[in-house]
Amino acid sequence: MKSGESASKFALLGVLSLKPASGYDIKQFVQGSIGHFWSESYGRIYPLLKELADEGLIVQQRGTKASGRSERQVYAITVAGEMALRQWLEHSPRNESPRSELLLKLFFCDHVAPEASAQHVREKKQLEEKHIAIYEQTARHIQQRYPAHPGLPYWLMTLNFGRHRSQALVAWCDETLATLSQLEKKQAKEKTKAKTKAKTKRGTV
Amino acid sequence: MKSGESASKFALLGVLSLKPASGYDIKQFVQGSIGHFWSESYGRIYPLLKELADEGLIVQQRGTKASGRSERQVYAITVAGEMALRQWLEHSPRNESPRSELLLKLFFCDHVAPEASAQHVREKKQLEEKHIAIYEQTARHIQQRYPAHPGLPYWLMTLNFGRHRSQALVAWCDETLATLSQLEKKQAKEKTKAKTKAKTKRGTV
DNA sequence: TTTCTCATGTAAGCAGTTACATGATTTC
DNA sequence: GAAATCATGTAACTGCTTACATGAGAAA
Repeated sequence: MKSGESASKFALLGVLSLKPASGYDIKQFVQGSIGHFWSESYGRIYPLLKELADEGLIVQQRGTKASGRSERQVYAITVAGEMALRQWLEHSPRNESPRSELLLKLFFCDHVAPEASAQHVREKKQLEEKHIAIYEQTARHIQQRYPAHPGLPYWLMTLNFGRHRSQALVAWCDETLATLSQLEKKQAKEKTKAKTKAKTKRGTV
Repeated sequence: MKSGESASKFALLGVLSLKPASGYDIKQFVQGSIGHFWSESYGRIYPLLKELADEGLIVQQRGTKASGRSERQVYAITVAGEMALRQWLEHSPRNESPRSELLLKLFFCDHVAPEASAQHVREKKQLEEKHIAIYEQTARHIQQRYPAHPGLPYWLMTLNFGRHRSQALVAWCDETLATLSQLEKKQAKEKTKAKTKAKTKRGTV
């Protein structure tokens, strides 16, 4: 598998490198453990699992009807799969294309009242504060549950990334809200002035 | 136009709300002015311009052969377009799906030497530092060039967003690099220990 | 004269989400 | 018996990038 290929494949490979899992399990894991910086949908997971199996990077385990429910298709990583994963891990990550709808709206927002933008920023702040709480909670949780796991320091790094980022964004939100309310005041004043002027004019005519 | 539609359309509309432009101009503007949080490709721009024109949100200006080069198709926003833009601006922005290849690699990196990950983090740090320099430079530049433009405060907000974010990420990089080098030392020690043990064993046999 | 920038567009294809179809088992 | 959860998969669609085709004028 070429390292230029979609990161999704390697994400699945990474999850399977921890322990064998089904498509369903993978989805759960991604949502629960790396959900703050990654996502996968069933629509991709199941086809990709087949491709990975065709390439010999994972194998389907047999006899895994598990809890007696509908057939669970459990996959495990192969030695070839581990090699491919390691190779990919060593390559420099592609830089993500930056697309923020919030900033786009903010950039063009002199077409609307500052209050509308302020609302967006307040929502953003709330969201980031919620994220911070989740990061801290998760960090505490995994430190308790996996105190000796070799992966723990790396998991904490990703959480710390989120914490730093969210804290910075909260600070930005505060600054931005202050600026926006100043702008609003200024605009209100100008409006009043304009009205007064108009009145005076009418009065004198 | 429904507000649920792709933000790309509104991005074009936003650019055209500043002044009439061709597809080529739009691309230049996006790269130069909002490139730190948005991107558009020709492959989207030209078809979208046609769609916007069909919807009556923009109109093609005639007689714009401009510099005598090949035909420039210059578009201008209509009143309907301005209304659609305003409506979109007031809607809460959709939250972006978080996908960071760097964090994905970091999360699974106990499969490789810490040095490989450290390299990724160092590159990230360099990139963010470069961004900070660009943000500051751009901020100074537009304050000088457009001191009275009504959009200026908002443009500065988006730059400030980038600054906060990048600074936080640089701080995270430093912390992470420190942790990684500690991990490396620890691993090296364990290796040495294992080797000494092996030697002793061999010596005694 | 060759190369660079300006300029517009199309086609192919990948990546990814969402909706849908199906059905079993568990829980209320 | 209804609803929630477990579980796998497909199809359609959207969004977006990349590569390609074309051609003019400017600069080297």
